[in-house]
Amino acid sequence: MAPKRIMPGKIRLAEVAKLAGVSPITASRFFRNPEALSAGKRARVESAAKELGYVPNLAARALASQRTEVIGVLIPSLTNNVFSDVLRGIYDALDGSRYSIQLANTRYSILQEERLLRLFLAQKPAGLIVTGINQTADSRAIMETVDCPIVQIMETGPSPIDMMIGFSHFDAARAAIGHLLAQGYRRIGFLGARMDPRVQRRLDGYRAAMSDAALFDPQIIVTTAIPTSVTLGGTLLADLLAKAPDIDAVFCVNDDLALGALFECKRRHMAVPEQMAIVGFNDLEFMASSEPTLSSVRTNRYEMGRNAAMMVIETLEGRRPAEPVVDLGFSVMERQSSARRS
Amino acid sequence: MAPKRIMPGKIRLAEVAKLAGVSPITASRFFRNPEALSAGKRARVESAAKELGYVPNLAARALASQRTEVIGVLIPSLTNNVFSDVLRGIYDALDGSRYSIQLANTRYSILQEERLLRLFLAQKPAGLIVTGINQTADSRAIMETVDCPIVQIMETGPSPIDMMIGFSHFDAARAAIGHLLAQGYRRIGFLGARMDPRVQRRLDGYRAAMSDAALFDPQIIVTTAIPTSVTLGGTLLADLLAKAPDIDAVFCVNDDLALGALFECKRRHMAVPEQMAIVGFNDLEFMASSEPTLSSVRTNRYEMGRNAAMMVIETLEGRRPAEPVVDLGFSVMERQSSARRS
DNA sequence: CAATCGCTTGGTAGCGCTGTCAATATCGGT
DNA sequence: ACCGATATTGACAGCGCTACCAAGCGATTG
Repeated sequence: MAPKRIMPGKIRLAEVAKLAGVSPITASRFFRNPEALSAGKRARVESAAKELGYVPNLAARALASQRTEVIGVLIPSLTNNVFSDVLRGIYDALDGSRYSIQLANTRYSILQEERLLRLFLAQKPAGLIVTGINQTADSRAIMETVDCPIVQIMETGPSPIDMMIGFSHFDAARAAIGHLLAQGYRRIGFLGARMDPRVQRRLDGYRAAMSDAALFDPQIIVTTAIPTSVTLGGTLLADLLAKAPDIDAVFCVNDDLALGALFECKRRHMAVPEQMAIVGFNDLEFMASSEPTLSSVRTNRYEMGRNAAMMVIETLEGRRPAEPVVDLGFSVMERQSSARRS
Repeated sequence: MAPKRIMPGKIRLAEVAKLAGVSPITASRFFRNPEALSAGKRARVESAAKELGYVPNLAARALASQRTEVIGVLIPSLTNNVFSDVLRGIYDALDGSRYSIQLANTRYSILQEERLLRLFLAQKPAGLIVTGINQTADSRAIMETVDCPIVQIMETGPSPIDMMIGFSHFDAARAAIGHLLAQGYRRIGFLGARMDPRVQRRLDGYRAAMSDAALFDPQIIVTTAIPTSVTLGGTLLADLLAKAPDIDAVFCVNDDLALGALFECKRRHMAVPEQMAIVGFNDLEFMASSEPTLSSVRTNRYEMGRNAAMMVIETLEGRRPAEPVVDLGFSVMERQSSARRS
């Protein structure tokens, strides 16, 4: 006779069911689909559960039902402010719901992303949120066969794996350059760091806008694979000025670089925007309160995260969003740092 | 006869065991305690697992073993840069280990924290990382009875629940004020936002230092419950200057406020540090590259997260850290914004 | 040579919940 | 009053893994 591992004082679904005078399976249904119960039993199970302080065992539920209530989230960076806003949106959307989040950091590597994806899928997540549209062919193939809602976030593009929410980095960058051109700037430099796929598309947008205006000059593009920082913004601007002292504006692929560029201008006693216009990207909070205030491209990061999570939940609950691809757009925030040339 | 829910093509531990020619329980041991197997069987199970691409089912494991390999992390904010550094440290430490993270946001509410704590503990986490030393009495009582490693992070204090890693916010603030006093500043204002317990302790440190120098004046303290931001730094400094135009320095409880204060000074054409010294707190990356560079108190956030996670892991693996309370200290970074008065 | 010891290994029986279907209760329509 | 349809409820087994104990086995010992 093998031993019974007794858990004394442990409240299981069976205890709740007994107190409520129903079968365990009926009690189970109360937690997953209360509408299926008659009002009387529902109330009885509810009060029994509360009286006993019952908390479902998620491991048992996952094992029995062959699925979890975990939404996997793959993002490339935990440091970047952009992603902390997205994450906040995701967490807010899931707050109070039955779902929880499993977060993993791809560190901007699609191979790492593929590895993490396999890891996640082995545990049968309820849904998946992945960053961007550049996955390995294998990653894509895996995700296409998997039976759970998947949302690609941060950008839009053709052929979504399932759902998609973001905006066009190409259009956003082109619009930012359009603004500078409209303000009369002509020698507009480009400052880029990290150069992940979305930053590349911003560079493409810059190139398109400058070419259209017959102002494109590869000499005034400065990029690096180094992760972004405010300090780097200063360094890159210094590099650019060394190569091309005649530039009258810079487009920075993010706000950290823009802030660094602003400080570099101050160190050089270059007036912003009179001698140098600056436009950033993302519109972090500080851009509106710097001196001078800094122009930027506002992106809806919190909403992106929030909507992505909501799209997953709605799909899981059978209310699949009418539109699987959502473009949240952007807006060019025109501030002092790129005001019309005197 | 009830139906068998067959999972075709599913690789379970039993399949691995069969291919390896051992019993399932032996195969199980391979994954949890390889040393307990003879070299021959170990190799056989290993190759069988690899050949079949076996991935353990964590739900089944959790159900059978009555514990999970999840470390719960409770932090008050996802937005704050401080916590993203801590999180990065935690994730880095756990990368490659068997443990994963369950993150929850208390939104600076200890009641919310208590709720989340109960939620976590119901799922029997392997360990717990909680922020700060201010928990509800109930939270504390719960954690003291729970049988898993717990690390309190962000600050040190008396009577740890289990382990603790952080530094003294009181001492750090006092040191910052000491630096300003040493540089010859006398009317040192205080700018505080959010006013969570750790910010309160910085205020206490400020008060102690100013009182010791017989310079304490409650009129030059400006605080608000509003969450911090760069914009708010400007607003608070404006408030302070309206009340006390004669201040010659400000200590800001974080770097966002300090940056906002710097911009406000620029808007008012007040020279920093000649007319107004500024010291921040945390030493975020941009502090060293602003113009002028901004003094701050460096805190070891990444290390805090990383060590906290390592302390949990080591305890779980039976190598309990010799010292359960770790003070990571701080250092006052003296930069241009608080250089000696002319 | 028998008794003992430590190391490996295996058998058995759940862990707590839910999928599947069958059984029963309820109800409107003719 | 009868029939089929719909709403509730329950019985049973099993999801994949591991805790617990016992058994096998060679080595050691007096």
